[in-house]
Formats: sequence, structure tokens, C-alpha cells
Amino acid sequence: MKLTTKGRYAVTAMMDLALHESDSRHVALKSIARHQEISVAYLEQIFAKLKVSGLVSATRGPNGGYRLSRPADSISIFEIIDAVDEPIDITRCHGKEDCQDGEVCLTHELWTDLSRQISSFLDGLKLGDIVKTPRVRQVAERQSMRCAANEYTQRVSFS
Amino acid sequence: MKLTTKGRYAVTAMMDLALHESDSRHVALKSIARHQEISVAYLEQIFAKLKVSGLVSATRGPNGGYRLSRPADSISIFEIIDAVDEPIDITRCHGKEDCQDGEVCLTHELWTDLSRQISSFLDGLKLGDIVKTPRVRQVAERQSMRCAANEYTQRVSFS
DNA sequence: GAAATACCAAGTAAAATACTCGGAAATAGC
DNA sequence: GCTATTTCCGAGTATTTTACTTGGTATTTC
Repeated sequence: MKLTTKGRYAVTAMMDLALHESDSRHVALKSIARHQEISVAYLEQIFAKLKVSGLVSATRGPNGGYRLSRPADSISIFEIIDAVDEPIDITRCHGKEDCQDGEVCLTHELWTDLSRQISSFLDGLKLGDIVKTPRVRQVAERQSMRCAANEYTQRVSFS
Repeated sequence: MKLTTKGRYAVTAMMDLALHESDSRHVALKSIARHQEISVAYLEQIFAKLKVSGLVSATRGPNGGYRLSRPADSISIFEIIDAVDEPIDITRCHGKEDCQDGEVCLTHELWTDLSRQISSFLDGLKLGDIVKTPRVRQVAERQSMRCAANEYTQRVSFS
């Protein structure tokens, strides 16, 4: 049982937005890409889905970027993972009860119970709550410091 | 987030053994293969792992097969999935805290918490309990009836 | 008009999954 | 002992999924 990087990146990226919720600027993918050390192009794919699901809104052009379209406290981790097409559903028949010859299989209930369990756990976790924990603050601090340093060396090397 | 067929098959197969716990005969893979509609060869792979983990024991030759090596009440679903190498661990760094540049990432705690949640849920579920539920009994009944019919037609067509 | 950003559609390399194939070794019953 | 039935074992392979990249277009700010 595992989570793909897409779901993981989506959640981390959304946390990035949540951390900048107060300052009313938009966050560019470029900046998130630096934090997470992945390409902008891949993030674009992820954000396309987040946008369709109404979790973020965007503006183009210089100083453009994304921001949360709802308060971080009201966005659950479940919604994020669900948005990027990481189905949180470990049954084979996806809820329909036709797993075997059109009837339920031996383990149908087992998997639906587990799915429910996972979903409700993730639905209870709100982006806002997670962002407030000291540990996350601390890690975020470290990341922005490192990125500031990167930006400095970039400026230097291009001058 | 999803479970692979290997884990699913393993659990269903173990339920099959649990259902025949009382009658002291061994269950052949051939019979399980019929119930689950998959090949014996694939089941062999799964049972090789279940055996290494000490969950089942086997005897060869005619009337041979597998049986649980411990009472079904003491075997958890977690153990089964773990045995067939379905790691129930959704962190990227697998518990080590070096997800990003040798340090924890923003979402490290989130994923470890979820992993713990899933593991404890599955560890609480014992094979014995599940097999006792009315629904499973009912499905098992249906399966063995269908298979009895299959065996009959086989006999007929070969005679 | 130039730079910075989001948007979009495809293509692709690598990994994981879900198997199959071909045999060898053990055992029960004749 | 022979035969049928089973587990055991090591490879090989087709398909699917994942994790990206590429190349371009549209919009907006300065």
C-alpha cells in the first residue's frame, strides 16, 4: 500500500501555499519547485487538477501564481489527494459490489472498511492545522532560508 | 492510494484456509485458484512468501496443500499484507527521516501518522474474526457451491 | 515589446505489477 | 517401483502505471 509522489507533492505544495496565506501575494510554481526540488512542468500538471477541483486559483503574468481559493482551515488532506486523482479506494470494484462474477467477493467489506477508515482520517486533517504545528514551521523556515541562498548564488552566477 | 492484487489475493486466500481450519485437511492451491479465478502459478508465488513468514505450512503430494500454522484468531490482516511484501508505509524515506537533503520534509509527520493509523487498523483485524461474520460465511457458501458444480462438469467432460 | 508567468497536449523512459513458463522434488496410493 | 498430484524454484515477459519532459500558446505586468 502506498501513495504516489503526485499525491505527496500536491499536499506539500498546498502547504506551501497555506504558509503564505497571510501575505496576500500569489505564489509562483517556480518558487514551489525550488522548495520541493522538482520541475515546474510537473507541478503544472498537479496544479491543473487542483484548480479544476476549485482548491486553488491562479493569475498569470509577472507576480502571478497560485493561492488557496478557500481558507486553509477548511481544506482537508483528503480533498487534495482526491483532486490529483489518487483514488483513496482500495477496493477492486470501486464501491460497486460486483467484484466477482457480479457479486461481492469474500473481502469486499474488509476493503471498504479500510477505505472508509483512511478517508475519514485524512478528511479530519485540515491544511490549516498542519501548517500551524511547530515542526512544520521549523522545516518551512529551513527551506526558505536555503532557497534564499540559492537565489543569491543564482543572481551572482548570472551577473 | 491503493492496494495491489497480490495483497488482496493473499488475504482472500488466507480466509479460504481459515474457513477450512476446523476440518484438518490441507487446502490445495488448485482449490483456492478455482475460488478466486486466478492461476495456481501466481498463487504459488504468494504462498512462498506466506510460508517464509511462518503464516502457513505445507505438505506436498496428493492430498497435500497448505494450512494455517497458527490459529486464525491470532493472525492479523497486517501480518498477511506485510508478508507478501506490500509495505504498509506511505512515507518516501521509509521511517528514516532523510526525505529531503538528509532532513525531514514538510509532510514527514503527516505520512508517518497515516501509516501508523492504517497499520493499527489492520493489526486489530484478525483473520478469525472476519471469517466469522455472516456475510463472509454466505459468500463462502456461494463460492463452494459454484466450485462443486465446476468439479461436477469437469468429471463429466472427462469421462 | 519583452519578460514572466500560467495553460495545454503529447510524448517517453523507467519502474512496478501481474502475471506465465518450464521444470524439479516430494509424497500418497496402486 | 510407477504414476498422479502436489509443492517448490528460478526465470522470463507483457502490460500498466508512474514520473516525468518537450514544445508550444495565452495572458499580464512593466
